[in-house]
Amino acid sequence: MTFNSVSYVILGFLRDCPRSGYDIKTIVDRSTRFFWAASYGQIYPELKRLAEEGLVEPVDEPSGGRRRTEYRITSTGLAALHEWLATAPRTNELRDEGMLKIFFADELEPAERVALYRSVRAHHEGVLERLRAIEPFARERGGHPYEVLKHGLALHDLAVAWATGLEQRESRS
Amino acid sequence: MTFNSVSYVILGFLRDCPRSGYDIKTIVDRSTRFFWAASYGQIYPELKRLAEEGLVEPVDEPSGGRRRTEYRITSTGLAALHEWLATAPRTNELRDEGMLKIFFADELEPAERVALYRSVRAHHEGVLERLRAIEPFARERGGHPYEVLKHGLALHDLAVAWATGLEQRESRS
DNA sequence: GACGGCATGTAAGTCGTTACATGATTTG
DNA sequence: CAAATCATGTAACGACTTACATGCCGTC
Repeated sequence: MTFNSVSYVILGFLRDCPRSGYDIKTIVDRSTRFFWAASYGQIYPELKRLAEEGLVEPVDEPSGGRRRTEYRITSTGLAALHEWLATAPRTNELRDEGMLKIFFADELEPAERVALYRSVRAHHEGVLERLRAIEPFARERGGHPYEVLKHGLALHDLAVAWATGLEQRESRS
Repeated sequence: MTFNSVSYVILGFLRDCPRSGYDIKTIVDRSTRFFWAASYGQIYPELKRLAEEGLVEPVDEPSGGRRRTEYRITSTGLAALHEWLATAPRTNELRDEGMLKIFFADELEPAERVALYRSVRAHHEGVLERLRAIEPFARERGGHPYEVLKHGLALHDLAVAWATGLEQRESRS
């Protein structure tokens, strides 16, 4: 069986407890979403596929009063997760339109440039706000998820500082 | 006409001087590649499309002894580039398998964890090395491309420091 | 004359998002 | 009972990579 980028997020989050596709989407959006997103269009088909391959299995009595399918990770699935975790990461991609626009910003008028810096800063401040809203809960739980969150904060702090610095440089010239 | 992510990189680099698809690919790989990649499979069809729409036009006497098609940006193309530059950026996506693995690293044995930190650090050190190789040329030219490069260096420096810190924390415990 | 780099392109396939469709249950 | 939220899924589309095919030019 071949795995794709969403396989391991699913396995990773099922390691804690059984969850439905909906649960996985929710928890991804509150955690890994900032560096590893996943959509329903990926999650549901992949859950089905992982179940066919025996890496996860549906739980008999799902929690809650609604019709839903919770999956639990199997020992095969746990082994696959572990094997993946123990190999060197490969994907590291950034796609940042703000950096691209700033790259070409020699083309702009000073006022337009300042507006660009501000919109880049505003974007990263928005992300920081959302990350800071999660921070108290992540801190309480600690562990590696919290380390990753702190790194995310540092990354976006750096971007804010960069945009701020460019704006100040502009006003000095 | 609808634009895609590669349209503006092309227009941006044609702003300086006429270039072929091959030239554009080469210059992208040496500059924006770290935050905005583009492949031949995108560049060639898009150049054709931009030419049909009158945003770029083939140059009559391409440089060099080989058969090649150089394109020059038109005034319409320049206007489109400018309009795009003057609107707030939207795309900002990170896809980082290293962060994802570290997120789930509570699952690993200490030795495996250290190996993970090291491979993450090695990745970012590799990028830093490539960026530093470009640095002298970018510094000489200056302007916004150099500002973006410096930010890229800072970003990967931060990632290296993060991985190093995690490793040290591991050895202390 | 072989090899590396220049040069253009396409086909196939993967990846991922968005929008839509559907319907149940809880809460105000 | 209306609205929000829970819950599952698919279809269509767009983005992007990889691999391949082709051939020329310059140089060793």
